[in-house]
Amino acid sequence: MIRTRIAPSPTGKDVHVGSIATALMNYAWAKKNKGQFIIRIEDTDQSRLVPGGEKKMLETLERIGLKADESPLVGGPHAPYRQSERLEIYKKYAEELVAKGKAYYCTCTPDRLTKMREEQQSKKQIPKYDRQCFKNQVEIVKQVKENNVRHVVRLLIPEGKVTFNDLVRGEVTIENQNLDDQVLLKSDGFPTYHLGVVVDDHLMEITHIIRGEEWLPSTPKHIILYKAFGWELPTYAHNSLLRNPDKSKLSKRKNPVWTSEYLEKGIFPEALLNYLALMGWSHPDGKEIFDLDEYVAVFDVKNIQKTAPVFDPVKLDWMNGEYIRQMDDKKLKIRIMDYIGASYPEDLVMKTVPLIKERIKRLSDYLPLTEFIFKSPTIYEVDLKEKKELFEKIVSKLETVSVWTADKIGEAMMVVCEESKTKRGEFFMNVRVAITGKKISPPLNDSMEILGKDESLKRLKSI
RNA sequence: GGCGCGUUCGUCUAGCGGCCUAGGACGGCAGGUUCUCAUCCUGCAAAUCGCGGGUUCAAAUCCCGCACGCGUCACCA
Repeated sequence: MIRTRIAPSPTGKDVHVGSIATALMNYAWAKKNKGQFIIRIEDTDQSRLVPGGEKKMLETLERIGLKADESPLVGGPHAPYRQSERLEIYKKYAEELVAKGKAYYCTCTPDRLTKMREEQQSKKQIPKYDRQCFKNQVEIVKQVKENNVRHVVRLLIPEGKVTFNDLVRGEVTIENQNLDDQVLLKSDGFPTYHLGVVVDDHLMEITHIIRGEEWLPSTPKHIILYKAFGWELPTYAHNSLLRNPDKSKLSKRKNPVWTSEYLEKGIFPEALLNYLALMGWSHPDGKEIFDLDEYVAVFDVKNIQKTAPVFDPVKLDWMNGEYIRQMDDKKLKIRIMDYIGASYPEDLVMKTVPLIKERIKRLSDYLPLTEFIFKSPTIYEVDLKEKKELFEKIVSKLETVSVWTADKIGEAMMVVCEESKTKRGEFFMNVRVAITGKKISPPLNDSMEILGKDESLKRLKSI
């Protein structure tokens, strides 16, 4: 049975798009193998907790369509799925390691650690815990047991090296001497990431850990932990991080990074997923547009790219446009209504759909293009004052149009156009601006049909 | 700085020793369709496959070195 997971930390206000990309792979790998996909909240850093962050993250994951089989929301056989609610578990396992001699108590103060590292740095040495407490362990244990001295639990890194086979990177080897005696249990009783992740992944029977490459250097610590406990190792796959155009790690300075920012701009969840799927992976048939089910069917961890991709919002927009054009008009109307809100008349919105479908890339493009449908223009991009005479002719001709449809309107206007000996482009541009206020608009005749005869004539007369 | 990972058109990528005069997509440019914009269609430009050595009859593909980029070295994840 394949089980995968994502383990977001509520230290940001929402899910990072990079996390969605990783979540997508985890989801696909689990589903492809008829396994389970789990969401676990790693809220062990009390100082960096963002209020409301967890709730928002879970909501976004829900909106984006990556449904978890087990999570803090839906529960599951390994509940709780929130690390802050599993504190006794970590404590128990940390104590187990101490008892086994695989970890030790440390009572060093932050001050001493800082000083120690500064000295090491100045001597051009690798900053690493000097094991002072390990050397005095008998005394330290006594202090801890008898006087309940504030302490942490540190992992005792053994000598040797760790080699593991990463599904994306291949064989990776790291010498243990490059590893620090990592703190496992903090003095506030919370576990660090390293302890929490290993204990929970084991307890929750996670088989495949697909995560960002920033974790690659600490994977040996995790493997050492698994071995210290005597647990079976999971399979690792480290995917590359999304980048800014300058190749630095995708950051909010240079790009929107919160997933909901894209959704709020009117990017469809399925388009975002589709785009993200193409970051570091490609469809075996070279297809660009495909849905989640198809992705799940053809995805394979082994085909994940090692190279870090640059996130390109322009291509995302293009892709979203493709989704809009492929969508059924009724469904698109519902999406638009959800986006712009119920204050707009639904039937009117429905009429505009065929007109704007090929013209918008995101839902946020909708209103700027169609607002003239809902209210008269107040600003005109072209000065029409000199054209009063022309408009009078147009109005009197249009008044004779009894069946107010786009083609009849077009025919009538064409007659006036030819009579007035105005160039077509110029003629229609004048009308366009009079009706919509803008030089760029949806098809004119259809727009006038939607507006209705009275409203259209009113606008032409007002020039 | 130590350790680790990476390097094919501007960007996402295909490529797994001969099928590569390196293919596709986005973007760009030019043209067609059109009352605007967009859609759609046609075409063009765009990578000495990071650099330098090897191995081989043959290398983007294998090996070695270098450069550059990124990640990581916390009682943060």
